[in-house]
Amino acid sequence: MTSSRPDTAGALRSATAALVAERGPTGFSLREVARRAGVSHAAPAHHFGDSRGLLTAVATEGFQTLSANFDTALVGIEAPVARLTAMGRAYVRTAQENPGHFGVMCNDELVDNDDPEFAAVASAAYLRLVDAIAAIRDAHNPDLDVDAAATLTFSAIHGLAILTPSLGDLADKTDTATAPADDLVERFTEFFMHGFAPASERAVAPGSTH
Amino acid sequence: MTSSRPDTAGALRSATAALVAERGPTGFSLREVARRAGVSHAAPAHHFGDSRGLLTAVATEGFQTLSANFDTALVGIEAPVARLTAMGRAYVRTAQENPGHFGVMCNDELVDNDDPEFAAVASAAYLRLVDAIAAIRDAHNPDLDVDAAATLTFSAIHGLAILTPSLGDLADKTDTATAPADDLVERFTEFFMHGFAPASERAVAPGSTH
DNA sequence: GTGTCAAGTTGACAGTGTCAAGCTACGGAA
DNA sequence: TTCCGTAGCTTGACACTGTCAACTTGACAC
Repeated sequence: MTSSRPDTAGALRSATAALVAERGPTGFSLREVARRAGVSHAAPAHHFGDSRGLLTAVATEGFQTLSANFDTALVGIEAPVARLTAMGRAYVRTAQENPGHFGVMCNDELVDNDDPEFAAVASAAYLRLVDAIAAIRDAHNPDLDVDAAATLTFSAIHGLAILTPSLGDLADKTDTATAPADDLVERFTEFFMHGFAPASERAVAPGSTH
Repeated sequence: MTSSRPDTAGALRSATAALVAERGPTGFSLREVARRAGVSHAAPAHHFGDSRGLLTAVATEGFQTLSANFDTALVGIEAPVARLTAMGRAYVRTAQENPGHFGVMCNDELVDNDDPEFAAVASAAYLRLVDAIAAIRDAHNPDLDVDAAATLTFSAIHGLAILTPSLGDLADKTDTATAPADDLVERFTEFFMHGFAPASERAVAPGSTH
């Protein structure tokens, strides 16, 4: 009988994701979300406290699907470098497929970073990146500074996910080229690996990443 | 007598930067800006059309100071790698010193990317990055894909500038370490260079970046 | 029955962006 | 001088927003 129950909270979450995907975080409005979910304008506040609470719930959902996509992307892949590449691809793919969630997920303005459930899933996702890089350290370069490398990869991949629309514009206006985000992930990991691996192993990277 | 003229537009721009620095882009409000500038609530619209127009003007100002900071950071520095590092440092320093401008500059939501003046200064700033990387190609690795490398460095440095607050939180919650943004710029360029340089020249990087 | 509690509604409030209209001062043109 | 236009800004209105307090409704426990 769970399907006959209205699940207002869930309806509000998905209406929010749809609205953010459609109009961006700026175009989001509690009342419009309530309208789309077919409830009164104060219903969201009842479930989520305030608008930040609702957006935090959506961001939490986004990190959960990101982690799930990491899982499926990594099955059967053993080589540490290949695993990092797979995670990068999963990240940009998730961003592309869930624009409503991603528009909110890494936005300090909109989300309550201290919400315990949100903090848990966000940390979990970040730790998987750290683990992937620790594996690269173990396999290729014992001197690798894992924390700094994780910061770099996260900054780069998230910057890429965020800037993708702007980069197209910028490339047009400056007569430079830009590849699809998916290809860029490959390029990024290649660049990363030439740097992450010690001199003796650097010849490994180019072929083994695919 | 230009100093006796009120310069309402300028007052509105700096009130906007101050307000965004204080409350973030979300806390920004046209009427509050007007209040702080001591003009009526509709004055901003008269000068900038709508709220997006005002934010675009502030973003334009931000890119101008960024370019100016690139200029001063690069005087007397010749080595291509050192120049890239200097630009990275100038970028994060500008972001830290002008939070109000940076909160708006790379935000598609808030800014009109088609505004000609904005497009010009944003493209100019990006082209300087591309030039810096082209110089690295010329000096170290003729096969370097300049466009992809520029995308990577821009994504990483901008991601870093954006994520800096979140990264601190994340590091605390996951028991990982995070260095100050300034130090991370150094780390980033070291990582970059190990990758950017061809195998025969890779020994060059570590010492020559400082 | 009575009580309690979650879920949701209704109505109000101050605050918001934007638009149309008006006001004021000033710089030519007649 | 008078007239006209225009830049710069104000005033007032409109629909919309987030949030709060008060209310209703229904289900379950005792």
